[in-house]
Amino acid sequence: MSKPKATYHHGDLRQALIHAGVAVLAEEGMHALSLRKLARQVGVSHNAPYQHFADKDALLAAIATEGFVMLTAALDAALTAARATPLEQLQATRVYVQFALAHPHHMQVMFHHLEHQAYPELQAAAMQAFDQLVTIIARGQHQGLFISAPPAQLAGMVWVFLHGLAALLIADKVPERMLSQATPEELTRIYLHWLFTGIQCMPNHDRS
Amino acid sequence: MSKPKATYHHGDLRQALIHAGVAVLAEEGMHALSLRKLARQVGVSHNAPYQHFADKDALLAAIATEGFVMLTAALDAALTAARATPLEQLQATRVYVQFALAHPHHMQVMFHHLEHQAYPELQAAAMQAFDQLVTIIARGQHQGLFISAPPAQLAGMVWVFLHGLAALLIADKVPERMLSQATPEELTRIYLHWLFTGIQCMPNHDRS
DNA sequence: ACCTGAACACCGTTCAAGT
DNA sequence: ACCTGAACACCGTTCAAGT
Repeated sequence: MSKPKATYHHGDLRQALIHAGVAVLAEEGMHALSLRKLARQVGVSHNAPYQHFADKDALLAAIATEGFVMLTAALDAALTAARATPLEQLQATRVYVQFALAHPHHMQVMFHHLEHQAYPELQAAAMQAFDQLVTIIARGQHQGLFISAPPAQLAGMVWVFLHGLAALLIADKVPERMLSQATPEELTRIYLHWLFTGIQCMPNHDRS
Repeated sequence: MSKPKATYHHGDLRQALIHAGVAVLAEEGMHALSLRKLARQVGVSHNAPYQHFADKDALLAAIATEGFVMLTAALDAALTAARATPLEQLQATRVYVQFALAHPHHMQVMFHHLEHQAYPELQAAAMQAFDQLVTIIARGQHQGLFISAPPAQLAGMVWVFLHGLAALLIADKVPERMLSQATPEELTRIYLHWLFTGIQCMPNHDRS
């Protein structure tokens, strides 16, 4: 709260700015993120940040990277905590949605950059999160649980679903009747089940 | 290109600003959208816009609303053009992804507002797009094609999937191996099929 | 009712210095 | 190498006027 000066001269101004950025993001949202404000909070002049970031976009990319690291950690924790069966792990991927609801503005920054991947570290961090999905899908395939297809393509389907649900929830676009009495948590479970079984009408296969 | 003055004094400054905004968005992206620039382009003073919009956010909401109207029209066209069977219409919903790829920055604005629905018109326009999905799902259910569940909940699953794929493609987050040699178009078709049949391994049901 | 001009506080970014 | 101060062009927003 009131530790104005710290170790910024020791070479970690970069980390301090990222950290301050994450805090501002959580408290006030993306619109409140400015280089000058972060510099002020951290106690340096308004253009000291340029020593560590080419421009504002580079700082946003660093914050986004940090977000993917956090997401990867959350996924990792949930997947190792889940019982070992791939089906339970598939259900455990709902931490993705939980993470998004817990850090909506961070998610906004993480997926803000459109059609230019000028930040290899960001791309790499995102891929590390994706890798977790690929791993559990591949394991499930070996056990004959999932259909035969490129594991990354199959994992992509799961990611697409998780991200879509997270994005719509965050953007406040999920109407009452779509929830149909369910909580977002419950809806996530239902949808993950449908993702597994499909939405077509079948004779009846009802062991989860 | 060079028609500086027009009919803005006839009471359509509001529409002129929205129109200019859509154009700027398509050409330069969301970061380039400013009230002052639009006012300049349209030939009025920099605070004339405040006569029609409470603030910049209100303009963004209006532009987002316009986006949902466009999306609804695209969905409507594709769904009526598709053969009449619900399954073909389900496949036709891939215009959602096509729309997103054609108007990435507009999509960004449409889903930019987090956790506050202070714009009823925007909400309504978004719901009109969603209604189209609910309709085709409900029809499919009547024909015994889809599983039994609240239609809006089932349609939500489709929306979640379409939006997730669109968002990841737009954000340049879909890696090569996720595509697995497929084009985004092909991937959309494959995923829509999986959405229908599920990703679990089954004895074999292979009529599309 | 609708628009304008001046003004304020805030940005991102650059440049010439400082140590 | 790392930081500062002055400067520039741009914002969103408000207020007092103008017609």
